[in-house]
Parts: sequence; C-alpha cells; structure tokens
Amino acid sequence: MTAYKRHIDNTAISDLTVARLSVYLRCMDRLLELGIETISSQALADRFNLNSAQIRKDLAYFGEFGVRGVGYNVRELRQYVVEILGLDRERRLIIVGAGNLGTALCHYSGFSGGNFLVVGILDSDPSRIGDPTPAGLLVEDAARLGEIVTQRQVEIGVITTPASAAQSISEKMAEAGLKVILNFAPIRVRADEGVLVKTVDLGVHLEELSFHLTHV
Amino acid sequence: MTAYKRHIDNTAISDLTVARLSVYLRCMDRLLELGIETISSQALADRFNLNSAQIRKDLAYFGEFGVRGVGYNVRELRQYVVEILGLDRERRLIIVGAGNLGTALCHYSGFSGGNFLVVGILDSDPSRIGDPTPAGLLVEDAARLGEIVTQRQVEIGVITTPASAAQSISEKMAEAGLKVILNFAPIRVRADEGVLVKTVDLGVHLEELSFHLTHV
DNA sequence: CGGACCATGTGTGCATTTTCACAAGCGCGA
DNA sequence: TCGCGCTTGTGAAAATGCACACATGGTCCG
Ligand SMILES: NC(=O)c1ccc[n+]([C@@H]2O[C@H](COP(=O)([O-])OP(=O)(O)OC[C@H]3O[C@@H](n4cnc5c(N)ncnc54)[C@H](O)[C@@H]3O)[C@@H](O)[C@H]2O)c1
Ligand SMILES: NC(=O)c1ccc[n+]([C@@H]2O[C@H](COP(=O)([O-])OP(=O)(O)OC[C@H]3O[C@@H](n4cnc5c(N)ncnc54)[C@H](O)[C@@H]3O)[C@@H](O)[C@H]2O)c1
Repeated sequence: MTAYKRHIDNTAISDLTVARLSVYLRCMDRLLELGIETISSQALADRFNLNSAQIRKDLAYFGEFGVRGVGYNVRELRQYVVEILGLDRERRLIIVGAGNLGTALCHYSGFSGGNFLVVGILDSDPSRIGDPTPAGLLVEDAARLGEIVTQRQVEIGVITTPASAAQSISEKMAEAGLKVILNFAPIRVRADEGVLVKTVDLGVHLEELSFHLTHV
Repeated sequence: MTAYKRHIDNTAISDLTVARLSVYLRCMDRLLELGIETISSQALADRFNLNSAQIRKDLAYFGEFGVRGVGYNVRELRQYVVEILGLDRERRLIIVGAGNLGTALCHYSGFSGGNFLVVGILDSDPSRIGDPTPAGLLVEDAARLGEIVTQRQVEIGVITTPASAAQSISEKMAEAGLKVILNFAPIRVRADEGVLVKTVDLGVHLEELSFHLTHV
C-alpha cells in the first residue's frame, strides 16, 4: 500500500496511458460505491467497456499491483493510481478569465474529490474585479498574476479568456513559474520547452459530432 | 466550390483525422482574418505547428482541393471543410442539467460561428424549472425531453447533470431519437449501436496535468 | 509553345498503440 | 505438501497512425 515503482527508466509514458489511469480511478470509485473489494482485469473490462490486456499493460508500467489467480484489491489499486497521478497532495490552481466558463469552473469543487483547489480567479476587466463568485472567492486583477502564483503556491493555470488573450496569458503564466496550463480558449498556444499547455476545445468535440451526423 | 467527394467507400475516417479537420478550419479562419487568400500545406504547417504531409493526407480522404505548384485557396478550402464536417447547416441541440456548466454552455453562442443552436435547457429540479438563463431561454421540465426533441428537430444532446443521472438521460435521449450525445458527466456511458456518446471529462485533463507535475 | 519550377497527392516504410496468447505465479482444497 | 484452476504480467503480432520522399501535374515566364 506504500510506494509504487516510480517510473524512472528512460521510456516515457504515453499520454493515452495516463488518461486511461484517470478512467481507472473513476472505475475504482464506482466499484467501492458498489461494495466490490476485489476485481479481475477481465471483470473490470466487461463492466466498464474496456480491454483487459490494456488495463494490465497500463498498470505494469508502474509496478505489480495484482495477485495472480485472484485479481486486484480495489481499495489498494485506487490508492496506487492516486499516487501515480500525483493526486495524494493538494494541487492549487488559478483561473484567468472570470466569464461564464471561468465562474462555472470556479464553483465546481468536485475535481477528483477535492484535491484540486481553486485559490484565485482573475480578470482584466475593471468592472469585474472585486465581484464575488458563487464559491466565495473575489475576482482579482489579472495584473497581479505573478504575485498571486508565488504567494499562494499555485501549480496549475487555467485559461478561460477569449482566444485573443490566451497566448499572452500563457506566456505570463510561464513567466510566473507555472509548468502546466489548461487552456479552454479555441486556439493552439505555443509554449516554451518545459511548459505543458493542454487545450480543451469544446468546439472541436461538437464538430466531431456534426461530422458523424452527416456521414451516417 | 460545390460538393466534395463524399466519403462513401468502405474505409472509415479516423476520429483523429476528423478532429484535425476542425483544427484546420480554425486555421483557415485565422488566415482570412490576416488577409491571406492562398497557402501551401508547408506554410500552413509552419505557421500553426502542424505536419504538411498529414494535412494533405487528411484532405485527400475527401477529394483534391489544392492546385499543384500553387497550394490551397483558403476561402475555398474553408468551405470544403465546412461541408465535410456538416457545418453548412444549423445543428440544434438541447442541454439537460441547468446547473453551473449547463448554463455556461447555454450562454455560449460562439460555437463555430453560430451553426450550433441551443434550443432548450432542461432540468428535473422543480425549483429550477421556469428560471430564465442569461441567453433568454427558460429552463424546462426534463420529463418533456422526448416531446421537445421531436418538436424542435433537435439533433444533438448535451448532458451536464451529475454522473449518477447521465446513463439514464443518455438512454432517454437515444429513445427520443438522438444519435449523438456530448456528455460532461465523469462517467463512461454505455450506448446502443448507432448512438455515439462522446464524453468530455475535465477531471481527466486536470489529472493528466497532475501526472506531469509529479513526473518532472 | 515549351520547359523550368513548385506544391500536391500518394506509395512506402517507420513508429506507436492495441490486441493476442501464454508462461509464470498465487491460492485453495485434498 | 502437491496439484489444479485461475489471473496476472509480458513477449510477440496485428493494427493503426505518422512521416518521408517522389512522381504527377499544374503554373508561369521567356
Ligand atoms: N462559455 C462556454 O460555455 C464555453 C464553451 C467552450 C469554450 N469556451 C471558451 O472559453 C473562453 C471563455 O468563454 P466565456 O463564455 O467564459 O467568455 P466570457 O466572455 O464570458 O469571459 C471571458 C472573460 O475573460 C476576461 N478577459 C479578457 N481578456 C483578458 C485578459 N487579457 N486577462 C484576463 N482576463 C481577460 C473578460 O473580461 C471576461 O470576463 C472563450 O475562449 C470561449 O471560446 C467557452
Ligand atoms: N461545473 C463545472 O465546472 C464542471 C466541470 C467539470 C465537470 N462537470 C460535470 O458536469 C456536471 C454538471 O456540473 P455542474 O457543476 O453544472 O452541476 P450542478 O449541480 O450545478 O448542476 C447539475 C444540474 O443537473 C440537474 N439534474 C440532476 N439530475 C437530473 C436529471 N435526472 N434530469 C435532469 N436534470 C437533472 C440538477 O437539478 C442540477 O440543476 C457534473 O457531472 C460535473 O461532474 C462540471
């Protein structure tokens, strides 16, 4: 139940594997809700529409968590995945852009059971600064970004401004020392080496659905 | 400028290709803003950090849109991509779950230049029904889903309820005739053959970022 | 009108990801 | 204690995705 084999060798872990680990975590949570304490990779795959070999291979990058002939202990495996994903400590984040999406995210405390903590929401519009959000935070001046990141030990930046501001904000975030950024603006942001910008473009998803509608 | 070679042969188009077409569309929009009317795949790749061969191959599934020795006409190519993605007609969608995220999405009219139209927002909570949203729609009773889908010719369903309700809502949507569903609840929804459920789990993205933070 | 030039469209090979299939290992019951 | 049954962990194969490189076929200029 303690440490997992930290991935130290030179082979990089694929993004796809990491994303699936998140999915497995949700599966564990669901199983615990159902009172299931032990499960085989096959039963897991059947229940959640996954592939059993892929589950085993994904986990094998980080250690041997199962018992042959038996399967996995759900509670233990959940804890291992939590450690692998780095969810065993608080992650502080700020949101830049206190519009519709920014405030919705701010209010949403349910991220992974409270490990992600919104410690600031910033905007450049003077008429919005000082506004309270439903979550109890006040909107602060985006010009104070660097200062806030340092003082509140922020690790993650979230961009919910219009696309036109996204590039410059990501640069300011990188300058302030943030290493990972989640960008909701529909634009491909360029980032320096060592800074990871993950863009989530909801428009792309809707357009994929539109494609499926037109192509039977 | 009329029709593109409709993909009718047996080879399926990859999801990754479709997602990239959306990206190309945004690139075209940006180029037109800049007043650029013609561009080669190489110049496009350089400017937006893409691969020129991949651009050509993605487009080649649907026809020959370029001119050898010259490149692509930006305006024309944009129109072709619009047709390929089925964005040349209005797509009506309803949102089920009038909470934080649901209302934020409802208010967001900027989807692909207005081709996606929110024609209803539903909730099961009696105290929310009748509430106005910033966009001018009133929240309606989720029990009327089937009726609303038929009357308003809805094609796309969006789920922004808690995870516990997502499965049953997606089934009701499928029953009402919807063929594609965008699900924001953090749960893997099972769907019948012929119904496409695309889940966008924001928690997964944050957890990916957390992984990168812990693994240098 | 012809040839030099240039970027597309595509055949081919490489890389990554997924799936298969089985030897190795653990528990349990006799 | 031993063997049987079950599931893991893992090489090897299949499938998928990506990138190179060049023949093809237009443009344009002399
Ligand atoms: N609302 C949605 O449902 C939704 C859905 C998909 C994508 N998006 C994208 O998310 C982004 C935000 O959407 P929204 O609906 O919340 O928009 P919004 O207009 O409601 O909010 C944007 C906020 O950003 C602020 N802002 C602008 N420039 C800034 C800067 N330089 N520094 C700090 N703050 C700045 C504005 O003052 C405003 O408050 C957009 O890029 C949009 O395309 C939104
Ligand atoms: N708010 C966010 O920023 C955010 C971010 C990521 C993911 N999500 C996910 O999106 C979903 C919605 O989040 P939210 O913050 O808007 O939650 P919310 O609680 O504000 O809203 C949920 C709404 O769904 C309604 N509802 C519940 N059961 C229903 C049913 N059976 N039929 C119709 N309506 C029903 C509720 O009455 C409520 O109005 C959740 O699954 C959440 O995990 C939200």
